[in-house]
Amino acid sequence: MSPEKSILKKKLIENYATIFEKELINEIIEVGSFQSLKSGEQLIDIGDEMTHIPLIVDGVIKIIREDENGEEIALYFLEKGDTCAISFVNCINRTKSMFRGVVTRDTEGIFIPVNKVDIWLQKYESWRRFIIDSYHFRLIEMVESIDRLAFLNVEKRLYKYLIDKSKIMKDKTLIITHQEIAEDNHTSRVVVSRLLKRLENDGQITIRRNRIIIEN
DNA sequence: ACATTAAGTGATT
DNA sequence: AATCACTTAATGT
Repeated sequence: MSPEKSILKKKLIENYATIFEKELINEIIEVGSFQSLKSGEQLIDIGDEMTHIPLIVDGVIKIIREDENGEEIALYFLEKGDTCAISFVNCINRTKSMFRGVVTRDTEGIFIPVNKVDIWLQKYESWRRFIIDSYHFRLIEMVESIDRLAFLNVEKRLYKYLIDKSKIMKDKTLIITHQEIAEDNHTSRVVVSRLLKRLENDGQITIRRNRIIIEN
């Protein structure tokens, strides 16, 4: 057995022996390849063709989406024990990657050629479970990201609302309750309280009972 | 001092 | 982000 294969075997057994059956482990050793990646390296870029699926043994990979302006948003992170099931769908459809993957911390991974990924789905229960779980987990993480983004937008909206209100009232001090602000902005009092707290921590406003003071 | 209402928090979905 | 279930703080009587 080549040195590369034996390290692959070692890493695989260390990390996946409990979740994959013996035959699958053997197949992975056969077709997989072990790779170390340095922090900062780019694993895959948007538009690249996917050829392999990574099983992360150690380290962190950040999955990023980019908009027209080159603004990046982190969708989720792949860590030890993770794989990228989303990229797996890309593989089956022979489509290009929608994401960019950047190594955030030195990473070790086992790379599986995409054609096997599909075959194993039917062949191994543990593999199917692994992929489905991974998919599920990724989805949850992404929903959380969406929530976070939506949250930020509401914070901006809220600040604008306060500024506008202040202009209309010609007063830096607004006599208003969180409840009323919530109603105006179609959200809940609790959310308003939390966002206002953040604005206050940023020094943009001061909160008093029944009043909000806009700072400069 | 006590009740009422506003605001803050942590956990959950 | 919304909701729940409390807790804590401010105010009125």
